[in-house]
Amino acid sequence: MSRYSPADIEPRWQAAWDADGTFTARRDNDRPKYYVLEMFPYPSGRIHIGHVRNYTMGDVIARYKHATGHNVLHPMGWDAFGMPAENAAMASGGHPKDWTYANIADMRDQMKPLGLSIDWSREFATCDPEYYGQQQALFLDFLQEGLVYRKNAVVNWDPVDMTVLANEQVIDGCGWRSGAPVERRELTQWFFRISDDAEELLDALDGLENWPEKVRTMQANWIGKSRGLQFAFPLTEPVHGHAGVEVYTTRPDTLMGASFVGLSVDHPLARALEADNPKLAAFAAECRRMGTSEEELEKAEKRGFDTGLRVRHPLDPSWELPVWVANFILMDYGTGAVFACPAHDQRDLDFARKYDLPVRDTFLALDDPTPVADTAFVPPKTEPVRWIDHFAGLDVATGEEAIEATIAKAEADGWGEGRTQFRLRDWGLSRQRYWGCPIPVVHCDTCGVVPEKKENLPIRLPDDVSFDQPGNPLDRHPTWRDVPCPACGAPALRETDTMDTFVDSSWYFARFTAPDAATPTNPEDAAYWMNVDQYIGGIEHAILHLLYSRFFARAMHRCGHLPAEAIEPFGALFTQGMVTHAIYQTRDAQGRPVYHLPEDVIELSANGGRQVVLRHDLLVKEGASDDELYLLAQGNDLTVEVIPSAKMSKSKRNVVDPAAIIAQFGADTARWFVLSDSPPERDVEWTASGADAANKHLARVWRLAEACRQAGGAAEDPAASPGTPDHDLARATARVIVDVTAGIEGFAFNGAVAKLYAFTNAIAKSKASPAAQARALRTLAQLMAPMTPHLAEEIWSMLGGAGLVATTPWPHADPALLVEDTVTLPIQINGKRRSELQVPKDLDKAGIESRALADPAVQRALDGAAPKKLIVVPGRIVNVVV
RNA sequence: GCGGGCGUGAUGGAAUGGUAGACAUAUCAGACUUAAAAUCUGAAGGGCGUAUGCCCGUGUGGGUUCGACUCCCACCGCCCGCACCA
Repeated sequence: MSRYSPADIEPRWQAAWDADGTFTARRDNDRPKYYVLEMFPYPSGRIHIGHVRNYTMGDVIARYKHATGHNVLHPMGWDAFGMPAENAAMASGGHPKDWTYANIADMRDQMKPLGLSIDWSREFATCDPEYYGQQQALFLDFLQEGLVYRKNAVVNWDPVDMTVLANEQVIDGCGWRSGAPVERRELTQWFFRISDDAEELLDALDGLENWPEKVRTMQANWIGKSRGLQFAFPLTEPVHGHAGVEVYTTRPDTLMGASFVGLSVDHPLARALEADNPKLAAFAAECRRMGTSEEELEKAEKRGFDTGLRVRHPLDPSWELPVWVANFILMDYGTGAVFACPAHDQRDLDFARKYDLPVRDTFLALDDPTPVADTAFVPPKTEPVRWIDHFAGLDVATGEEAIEATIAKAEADGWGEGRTQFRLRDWGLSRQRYWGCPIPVVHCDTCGVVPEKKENLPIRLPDDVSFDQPGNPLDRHPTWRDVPCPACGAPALRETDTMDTFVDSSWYFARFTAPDAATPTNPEDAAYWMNVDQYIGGIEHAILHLLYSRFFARAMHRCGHLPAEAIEPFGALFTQGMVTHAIYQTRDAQGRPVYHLPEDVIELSANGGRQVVLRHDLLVKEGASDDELYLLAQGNDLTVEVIPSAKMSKSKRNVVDPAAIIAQFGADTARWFVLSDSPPERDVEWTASGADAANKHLARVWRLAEACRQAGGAAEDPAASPGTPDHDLARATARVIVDVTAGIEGFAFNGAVAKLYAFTNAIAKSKASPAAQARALRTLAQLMAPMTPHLAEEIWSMLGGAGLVATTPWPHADPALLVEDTVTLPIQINGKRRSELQVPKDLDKAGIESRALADPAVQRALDGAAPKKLIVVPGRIVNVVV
């Protein structure tokens, strides 16, 4: 073999790891355990270059931890339930099960050539009955613990397809297939009591020190703890049994600015009024035509309806306020009713201006007593403001102080009560769909809702279902529903709702610790392997998946399925960015964009830069220069517009297929590329030239190793004396060990890659002996092994390394080789760098000062005068102010 | 709309409040070659200058500091999430 040949190298080393069982995880109390997990994929059928990046990052950590003496668990599975499988079945007639398992097989085949250090013996899919049966057991335990209950909730209802729609299936208020306007409909649904844990889930965020701050902030905001006042506005006349309207507000201090009382469309009073007010009923019906998503509600035009009812202000019985029904008030939050203070809430102000309702200031800025006009005055609650006619006697005070004073006064006077409120709602898990985990309960006419017996689990999905009509096939199945009641044995009906797929992904990490256990977890395995030491996934999961998993871990602990230490299941979290790619676009005769696949375009070096043109027979010309080809392309309308850095999407045709990359360059190139350039938390742009360059570099490393081997580099090398090329190379080696180790530990893989480039350049330029070079190259192999494991094994074995790099301990830097005795200090004059100074590392401040002042550039700037100020930061910088 | 994040050469990016642009891509020049590819060597933020050097420069506008890509305020643009997409 005379050149770098990944097609030969990669399968060979993968076979060697398999034969050695290198990545099979077993409990071992002699080594510290390390559990690294990447968020498992949905089996869409093709792996995506984004998956490659995600799993490569996890693999770097897993292999590095392996080398540092840890007993590593690095499993893989499939988040296999969900809508796309049903959509595929509806579109092309197959079965969700066949579609899903075929996709899993395809994706596994695409993933294995990446050479990931995964323990494939633990693999499972959430649609395996062995997995979802254990999930049903968990559900029954949660039910017994009172962690699950039923209540009514609204869903998007497609009146034509007679089916429930997901939010993403509602487009501009209409069903995606039928196009019919969506209605809101109430159904009895199952809920997890996650809101009972709101306080705990919030407080425990403080302990998650190795989570990104932004994720903790997002979760805290999502849980949304607030302190406020609950009180009633008495109705001037009782109506439909309501004597008043209970409201909850976080700004009771602005009560004197109240303009009107607003009710949610779904508020009991609003509903009661609807019955004998056709206009209100029409308004409500219109509001209910919107989808259920909060985003849609918030973006919609704020609209209201005056009910004609009046309430009395609690502080002034002679002051009457109108009661409106408004489309922006959520029934799920607080009491479903609010009072509006337009002066200090922009949404209320817009509403008040629209419907000509009063606007009353309750406080003004200290430095600007202008009353509110078209912009609400909403200062931070910590900023002091001047109060107008405050009922608790405040003059200048902050919002916080005023809120507490108001709550205290309301409680003392007995018309209101301070209350802590959370935005977090209970987690609705019912889905009216087939391809999900069946909820294991039975509905009996005499016994009511009865849990299934555990010995009947798993409750399997029936295979004989059809998708030729919309709706839930479980509902339509001729026999599946019919079961005897587990309590009384009488004929009863099985629940046909299945579980939200978030349930599947809320405990898979625990199942990986004992994937074959006959109970959801095995206590010894869970105690040994949990928690996940490093979890890696996309920022898009910052809130829901991670919050639900945190809740599940607590719930599983309560039912005895996880140890107390595992209630925070993810010790460290890293959120990686996407892989993006340029979009290649031309325009058709009508000027509409036409997109082209990366393989259908050619890059030319023409016009002094990089030009992209369509691949075309006209451009196949022997011996033509790029400039000539580009002119030809311009003449034939073959030039392509390049839109840089867009999220990969099928419709824009900018998807890069990892299989093609591996076939062309090998897995190590793909891995090296996705780790280089961009910091892992940021998006990375996939470019053909970047992939090519990564491949060139790996080929160069291979050639260096081959040249070294031929020069007899595997020989023993004696210790080098200072000043020799051998010693310089040894120092560079020590330095790069420290830098790459820090890069991996700190998730700065791009930085580690840059240091490895520089180290490779240093070896290439070094005049060191073959034996010394071989030593440096073996260290290079060790440092590259987490990233490009196949090439690393190859070099290691070429240059006399013993055994597998994958099982060789991580290199240590010799501290003696890291010592620097001089340091270069930049000299700034008035904050701008003007010169520099070489000084002994341990020179004191005074010594540095005198040398800095003697510097010619400083002398010139001072021009005989004394410096105004002299700042010396030893080891860092000198700044002379003149 | 609300919550969170990001913004640095032609490009991806580097930089504990301390030399802005490491490392790489693209580009240009040179070596090798009959030629090309590959490989190797070198140049390179923009402007002025033969040059020592000087001015400008991290989305925009302000501020704090001896010193700001970094901290604070406002704005602009893009990305993620918004509870039934996964």
